[in-house]
Amino acid sequence: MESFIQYLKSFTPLYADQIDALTALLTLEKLQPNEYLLEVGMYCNKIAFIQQGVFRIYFYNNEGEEITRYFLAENQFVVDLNAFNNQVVSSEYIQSVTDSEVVILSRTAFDQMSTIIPEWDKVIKAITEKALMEKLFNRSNMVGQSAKSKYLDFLTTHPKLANRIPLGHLASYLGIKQQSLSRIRKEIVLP
Amino acid sequence: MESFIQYLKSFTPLYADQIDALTALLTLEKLQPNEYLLEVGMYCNKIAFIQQGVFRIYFYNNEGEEITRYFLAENQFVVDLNAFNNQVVSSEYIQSVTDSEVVILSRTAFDQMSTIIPEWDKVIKAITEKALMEKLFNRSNMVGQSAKSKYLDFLTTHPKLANRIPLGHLASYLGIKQQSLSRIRKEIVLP
DNA sequence: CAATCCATTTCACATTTGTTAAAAACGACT
DNA sequence: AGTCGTTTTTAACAAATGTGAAATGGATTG
Repeated sequence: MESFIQYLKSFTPLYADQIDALTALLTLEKLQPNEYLLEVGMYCNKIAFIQQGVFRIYFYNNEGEEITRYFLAENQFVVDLNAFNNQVVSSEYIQSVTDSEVVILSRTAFDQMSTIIPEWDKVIKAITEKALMEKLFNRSNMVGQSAKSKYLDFLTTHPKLANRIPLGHLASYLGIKQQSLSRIRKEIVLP
Repeated sequence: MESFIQYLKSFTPLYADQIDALTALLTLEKLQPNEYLLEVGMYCNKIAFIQQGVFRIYFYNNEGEEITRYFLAENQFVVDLNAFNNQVVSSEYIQSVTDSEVVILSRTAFDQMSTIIPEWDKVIKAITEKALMEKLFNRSNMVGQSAKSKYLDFLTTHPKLANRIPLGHLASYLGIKQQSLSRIRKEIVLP
């Protein structure tokens, strides 16, 4: 719970009794590699905050290929926002890539957050918009880029992530074949 | 002003006095093709709602190429959200592609909206999140797609837009060269 | 009408990426 | 160490896209 509290403190001060209330309200969950936080067709009634680990969000396209939409790691929320907000079934998988530990905010807990933290609505709005805008920015910058620049961009944008995820997943996120990514890595190391 | 009012009514009912207050608060602006609503380096102190016309948001990448980030048309808000929210200078151009007409919400008008429309904060949050998620979804679906599928997707996602914008802008949005787009269009029409 | 400007198309060739298949490397487990 | 299963690399060839330059087309203007 500690790193979630720290994260919240970067947005708004928290007193001891608020922290106690949060600790009572929220739960911890540990996942092993390849376990799912959410699967296609399920309703999404919780938001998770990643204290430890890496997650990937993916789905299957028309050709049956796994497409990784993005990765999320420590100090980020993970949720199917559309499924959670509109109470429709999820259209994507949320899978733990590594051993991981998350703080779970059930829907009822989420709705109670503003009673504990008065500025909760503002905080969550800022976090949501910032996260969406960053993802949109990253994605839109990738369109039309060469495989090599997409890979290099990923390395600079997520320097600690590349060696925590299988290459196949990364290739799928970059929109290239794993063989191409392998070829590119070879080119980059040597010269 | 009429179509903006109609748009708002799809979110929340509006009485005549509210509509009068809105009409007094907001202003209309007309732009010719290639005129700018916002330029790189400017502060963004207004939000525009497109009643008529098409806009494109673009910037220059490291190689000096124009990259079109997206298009916006009737019944959509257009703004550099980061520049507006965080009061930093804009990093992109917002340009009218066609003759166009927008409703301007100055920052002060925007801040007064919740006094006229009690649910304004909720409405604007829903609109913002939905718009960001749609753009993110579109963009992330484009990564790794072939030029042809990106073009066909665009035609189905924005059926009325393709013939309102120059091909060069569309190619830049799709992340391909104009010559490639031309080649693809030729392939598609014939068989 | 000719002249001009700009958007679009076309073409030949270069480069990048996908495809298919196989080999190599790695890890977990016995 | 040996085996199984998975991930990663390699290679040869095919297909898609970029590049650079030129031709075409349409609209506008003198």
